[in-house]
Amino acid sequence: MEFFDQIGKMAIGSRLRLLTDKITTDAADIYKLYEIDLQPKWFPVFHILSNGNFTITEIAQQIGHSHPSVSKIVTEMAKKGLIIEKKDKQDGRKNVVSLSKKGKELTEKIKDQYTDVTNAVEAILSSAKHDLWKAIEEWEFLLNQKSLYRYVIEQKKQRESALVNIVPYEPIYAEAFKKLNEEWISTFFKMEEADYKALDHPKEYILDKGGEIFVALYNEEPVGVCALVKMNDPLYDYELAKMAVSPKAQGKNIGWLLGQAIIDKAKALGAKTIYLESNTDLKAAINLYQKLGFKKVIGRATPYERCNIQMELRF
Amino acid sequence: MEFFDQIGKMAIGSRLRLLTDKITTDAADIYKLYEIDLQPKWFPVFHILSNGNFTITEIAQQIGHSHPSVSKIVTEMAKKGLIIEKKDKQDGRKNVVSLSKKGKELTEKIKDQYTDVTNAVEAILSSAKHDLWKAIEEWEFLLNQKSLYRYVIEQKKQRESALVNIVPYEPIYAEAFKKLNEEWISTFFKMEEADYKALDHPKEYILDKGGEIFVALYNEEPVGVCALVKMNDPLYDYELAKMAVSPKAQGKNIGWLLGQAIIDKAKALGAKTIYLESNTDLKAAINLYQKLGFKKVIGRATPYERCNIQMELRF
DNA sequence: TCTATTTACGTAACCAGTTACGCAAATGTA
DNA sequence: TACATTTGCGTAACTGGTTACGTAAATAGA
Repeated sequence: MEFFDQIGKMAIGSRLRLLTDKITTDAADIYKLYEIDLQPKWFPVFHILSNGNFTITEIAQQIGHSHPSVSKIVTEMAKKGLIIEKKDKQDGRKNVVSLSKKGKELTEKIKDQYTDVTNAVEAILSSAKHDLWKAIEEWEFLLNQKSLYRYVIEQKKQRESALVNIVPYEPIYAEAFKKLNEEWISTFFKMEEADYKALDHPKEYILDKGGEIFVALYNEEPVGVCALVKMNDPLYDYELAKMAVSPKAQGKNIGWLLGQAIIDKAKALGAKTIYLESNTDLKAAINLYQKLGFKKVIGRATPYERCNIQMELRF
Repeated sequence: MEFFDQIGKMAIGSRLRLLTDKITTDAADIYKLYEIDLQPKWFPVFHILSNGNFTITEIAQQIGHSHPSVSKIVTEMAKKGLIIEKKDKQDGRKNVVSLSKKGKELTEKIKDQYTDVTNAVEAILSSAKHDLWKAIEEWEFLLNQKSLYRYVIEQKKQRESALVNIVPYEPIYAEAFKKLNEEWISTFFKMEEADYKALDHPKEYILDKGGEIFVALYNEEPVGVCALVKMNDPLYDYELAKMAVSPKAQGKNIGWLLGQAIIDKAKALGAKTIYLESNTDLKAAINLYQKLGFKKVIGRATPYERCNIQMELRF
């Protein structure tokens, strides 16, 4: 199909559907050719039952269909007299299905068709350079590990994080620095005395004391901030604080980029340790800190009411 | 899927359907992720229209769907205000479809999604050893050249022709020799004087004169016959005659096997030429003779009324 | 032991495609 | 020029699957 070369990989679903349809319409004719009174869609169920008796749900699970699909197929096959349904004696909910005498006879009759079709498919497979059968198998495996959706999200994140620019603080970002922090603090907790000090006077309380602030720009717009605050403490050199990312810019890896920038800066300043305070309600944040390498510690005094977890990073 | 390893290649249609479903259900979520108000199934149509204006049938042809499918999709998209339908001025039957302003805006908005999904699919493709995309392409090509149905028929023929046994004539086949020939002669034409002679007395009229008769057995049952008759003619050594195959045994390659046996025998007898007479109404027979290498000739006298074509094989 | 939860499975409605059919416009032909 | 054929396309019904939902039986928990 020339169309698919042009439209590209995004339409792989459509392309697969077309190929599937082409194959399955032929299937009906093939069954007719062998005068086998079996609908192609019955075949998976039929094949399972030729190995023993199973309940509806067991069959569904084995062939990878939903149970209503199997239920329908079973009713159809029963009407043709190919299978027998029987309630389970121990468990009255279960419908145990087995091949009837007529059904068992079909297993013999279908053998020729089975070998011919198998050989035909093998013939096509072997005349192709790329093995469709194995390729399908691999895709099933890969998509089972991680869905296409996840793959796409990863690509999205990667592309978007390339559009993010981490820049040092400048006075024009003063408002953003305050607003972004106020936003999350007041949704989860309430603003405290210490917050106002740092957010209203970042120069005096952070920068002039030998700290640093980074701003994440997305399309030139400030969407995230994070501060590195110098500490007067024998145990820790700096504190990571005032990390905030706009909810509109979530999923763009911005927290990680900011954190990484802060860590790099701390290293450049000769730091050996970074400390931070947070709250376990902020699961995404804790998660991010762990990814950045922070580990939980206990016991330090803090001016913040909302702090119920403390972490450190040593390098 | 373990199931498919066990059920084998015959269920390739089912397996493809399952994979297709898995991919297309994810597709819906992906569109949601980008907040694109487009149904995945619309995408092929949308993509075609981003390259210009086309009629329903043109779109259907390009994307490989039926026209009612496109018709439905177009109505749905028009309801969403994405496209505009307009009757063709020259040809009142045609419905020319084009993207609306809103639709054109979407082409911009969808670009990010397009690249992300394409990259995601590429990522999966490249992490697999067998290239699904190229494998699909090959199958499309191969099935376009020859349908799966044809492939299966070939396998069937091949398997069945292995069950056919070509044996020399013996008196127990006398009845079959007559009946099989009578069968086709009297359905297409009427029995002639010369027919009765040869069919009632094969020994005297064929074998004793240095000819040969072969019988095709299928499951020990005679289902085809063919004679090699010695000719008293400076131009030809032998005549291929009285070829008959039971309609019940059609499609098993029996004609070809009998013809080949006759030709081999003629060669073994030192013949350089074989002649035959037939009728152009018997298209399958003429076709077979051509496949065996016979070429049309003209001008020889014949005792048969039904003969309107004469052929020869020289080696 | 009584009640809440889970499980098995049938029915109904939906979905994305198809084929069948019919109508109207265009085209070909006597 | 009239009539038959072909073409474009919309509608309806079908197909092989799905999800949603309800009911009854089995199991778990207080």
